[in-house]
Amino acid sequence: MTPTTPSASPAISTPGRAAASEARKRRIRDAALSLFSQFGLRGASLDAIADQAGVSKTNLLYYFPSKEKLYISVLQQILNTWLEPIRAIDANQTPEAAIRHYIRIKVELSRDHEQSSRLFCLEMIQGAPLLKEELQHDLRALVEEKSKVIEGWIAHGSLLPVDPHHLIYLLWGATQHYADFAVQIDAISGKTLSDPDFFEATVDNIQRIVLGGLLSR
Amino acid sequence: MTPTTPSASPAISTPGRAAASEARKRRIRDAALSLFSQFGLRGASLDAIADQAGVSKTNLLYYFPSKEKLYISVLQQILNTWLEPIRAIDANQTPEAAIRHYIRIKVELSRDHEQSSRLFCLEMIQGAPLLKEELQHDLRALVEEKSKVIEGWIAHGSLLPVDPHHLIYLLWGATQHYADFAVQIDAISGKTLSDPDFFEATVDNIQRIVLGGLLSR
DNA sequence: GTCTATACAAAGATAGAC
DNA sequence: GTCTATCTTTGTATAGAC
Repeated sequence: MTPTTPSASPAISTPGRAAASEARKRRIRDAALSLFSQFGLRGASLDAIADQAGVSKTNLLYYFPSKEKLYISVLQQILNTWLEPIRAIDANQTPEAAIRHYIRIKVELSRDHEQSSRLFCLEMIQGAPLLKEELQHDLRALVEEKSKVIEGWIAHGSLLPVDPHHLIYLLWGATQHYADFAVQIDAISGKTLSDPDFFEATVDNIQRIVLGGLLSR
Repeated sequence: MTPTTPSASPAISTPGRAAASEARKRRIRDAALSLFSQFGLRGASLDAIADQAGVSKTNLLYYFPSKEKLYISVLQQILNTWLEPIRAIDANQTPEAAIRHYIRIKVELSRDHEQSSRLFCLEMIQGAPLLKEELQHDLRALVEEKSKVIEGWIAHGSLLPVDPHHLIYLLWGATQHYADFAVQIDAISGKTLSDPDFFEATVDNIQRIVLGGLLSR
């Protein structure tokens, strides 16, 4: 069995090695995400991570020189995924379309990346020792930029007056709650986002409350 | 120095002892809440808890026979505080007054019991191994009861149609976010709920969005 | 009730053979 | 690159003196 594509040249620096190495790293990172998101940095053991990844602990430490390096590597990957939806907000959209779309995307994230959401939440709860810097620069600038867009909509009269920061926090809180508190929601409603009907009902209700409110006028 | 109230009878089973014992237990529980809420059950060490409580580790283990017993003791205390606000929802209120009040109380909880909120969140993220039972019985029944109240308001026409469960989840998510993600909010807005103006702005904006929505009709 | 000493296990990390 | 063996630290918990 040759794990790589057959090549004519005999030996110019090991063909599929790098790929295999990357694959193994990915397996380790996946296992790490799974356990860190459940038990946190301190609570998850390298033993358990190595075990779940199907490698030996020593081998894990060959690819990631320390537990903290591995943790940071996992966190970095998450942050990018996390900032994408808010980047998509654009002044040329109508506020209704933009917010409607944003809510759907975020609930999709809660459904498809539950573990990432939880690890991010864990890191925040601990005071974000490893992310604070990036929050204060990148994320802050991003939120500031999108707040301007929201204020534009308000000035134009297409959105009722609201503090853009608090609107963003409400959207974050409401949507991420379905990932981080999935157990509680399951205990009460008997449903999770993996149920298509429940997913649609979630999106629809958040959209309706945020956009239309609860009181008839 | 007599630490207890002077008593005529000389020695009927040590007067202020029980109180002193309770006080020490409370100090330990407080320290435990502080550290468990930061690092979780596994991540917090008895060394650190004892240190913060100002007692020796051996002494801590005299009052709480094991780490897990201590953890459970802390969690139990939280759950009661947590269910109170939703109990107050009452069919005789107008929906506007009830929801307005509920939002304020919950944001107050996020401000005054940040650590409890975080420990609760941690427990949920981990799958609530120690709380699942209670969620499925007590909390579920409570939410069901209050959902009926909300449905009554909708049938009466004083509230626009919404799924009561999703409304409750949105309120939980939006309000607790200010406790659990306080670091992130501070990084972006430069404010926390301990700032009275920011607190009021938070309450006001959530109330406005949830009750009135964002679109003019 | 509180302390010192200690047993005992888990966990992160390294050395060195293959 | 991967493994076995091992070092070292940390952490939970108990024994027994005072």
